[in-house]
Amino acid sequence: MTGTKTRILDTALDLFNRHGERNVTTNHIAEALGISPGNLYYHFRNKTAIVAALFQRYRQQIWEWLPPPKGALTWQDKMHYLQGILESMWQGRFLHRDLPHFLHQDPELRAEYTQFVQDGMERGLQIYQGLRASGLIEASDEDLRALMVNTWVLAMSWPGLTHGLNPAAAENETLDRALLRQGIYQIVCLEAPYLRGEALDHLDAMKAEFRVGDTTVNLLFTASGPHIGESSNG
Amino acid sequence: MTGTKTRILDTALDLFNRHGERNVTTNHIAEALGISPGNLYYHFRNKTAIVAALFQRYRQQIWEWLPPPKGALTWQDKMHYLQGILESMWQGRFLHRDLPHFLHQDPELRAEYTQFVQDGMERGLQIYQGLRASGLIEASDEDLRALMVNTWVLAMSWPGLTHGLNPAAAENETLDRALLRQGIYQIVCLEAPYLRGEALDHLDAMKAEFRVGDTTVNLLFTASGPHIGESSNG
DNA sequence: TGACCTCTAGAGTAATTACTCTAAAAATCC
DNA sequence: GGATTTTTAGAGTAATTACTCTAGAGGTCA
Repeated sequence: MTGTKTRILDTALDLFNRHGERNVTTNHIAEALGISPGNLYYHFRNKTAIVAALFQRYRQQIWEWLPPPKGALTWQDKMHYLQGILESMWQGRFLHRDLPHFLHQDPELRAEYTQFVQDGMERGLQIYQGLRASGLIEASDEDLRALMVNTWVLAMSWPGLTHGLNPAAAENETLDRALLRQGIYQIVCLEAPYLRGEALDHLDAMKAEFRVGDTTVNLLFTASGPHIGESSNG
Repeated sequence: MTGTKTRILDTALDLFNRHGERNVTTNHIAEALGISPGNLYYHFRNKTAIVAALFQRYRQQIWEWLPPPKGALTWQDKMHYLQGILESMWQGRFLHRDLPHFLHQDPELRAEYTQFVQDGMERGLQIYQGLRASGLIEASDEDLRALMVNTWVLAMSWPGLTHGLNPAAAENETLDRALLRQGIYQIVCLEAPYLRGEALDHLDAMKAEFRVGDTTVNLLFTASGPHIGESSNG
């Protein structure tokens, strides 16, 4: 039996991701766990502490997916990175939507978050540079930096955006995964112009793997194909 | 003297952008205006109605910046579009951060927002296609579509993200404008690989115009320059 | 058994906040 | 100028919600 503290974080993360942190009260979390509010507050001083703990967890998870590159990087390494990071960002998707509110009020947390963003982007840049050294990418330093920023922003924003438009995804595992897949696809497209050599050879396959053609899924665009959404009442 | 309804929206927008919708109560808005809460609720049924009205306003503003392309498009047209849209998105920056919460609760508003995103992206795609027809851009249909999605996501997310990391921007006009400028820069870099002809000739100038070199500004990266952060453990 | 510590229950509270209600002022109309 | 409608004030309320407090259960070690 895992510790109560861990279980609180687990269910809090789940509820936050599904309904948004703002709609989830500490009493909800306790109730979902079958524990008392008092017990919850025994483990966490306040709601912010829960969010902060979830952020720490999230950061560590991302960090494990961004080891400093050692030796020559392959295209497979890159895809490995990409999937791992997106997966982690997906799991912590509520954070990028609701964390700003806490950053606003908690300078310490904000400092940590800023550091996290800077470190992550620095580490990501190293990976891109490694790929360039391996001849898989061709870009100037400035272009690489801009690419890194765009990749980061896209990766961070994608989950929150798509879930805002598609709340049904919270209850629909298939839709949820489709959204994640399209996020990866978008990042692949972002990098595409800079790819060279072996990476370029794999590009079409990568696109095909992550392209979402499912017309039942209404993502950002109206479903591809001739049918543009009929009226759909909610 | 402008109507009370309009003034409510104006100050609400200002306060929302500065402090985040969540931290701004209806009483705050009334107080900032020097009117009574009762008066505010005479004009707007509830807080959601205010947000919804701000969204309508925002949508119209964006829409005015995205006229359907007629005839051949020039690179100047494109930059005109870009600046106008980013400016509008900047003015409604709180929306992209706080709207999801209301979308979650108000299916009608969500339908409108979804429609807005789809229409906007469709219209944007037409513009890109116009640029392609003018020989300023070279890309496949699929690439163009992916580019459009990435542009949209970036444009929508940029204000919220950078303000989350840099809350000081709310009180600092200079910093605020610098963040907006860098947002435009990032989008220019996003499009850069697809540019051709005259657009390509202007690329360097565009980058130079919007590049933010101010080292006093701490945006996403650590300040540009040779000093890259030492090792920092998490 | 008893002392001690960790963990839990659950009723309760203080503060916030979106929103209401009544009455009166201001504008408009005839 | 009186009647009617629109707009405003401002005190007040109901509901939410983060968080507290006390008491006690359960485990461990002597």
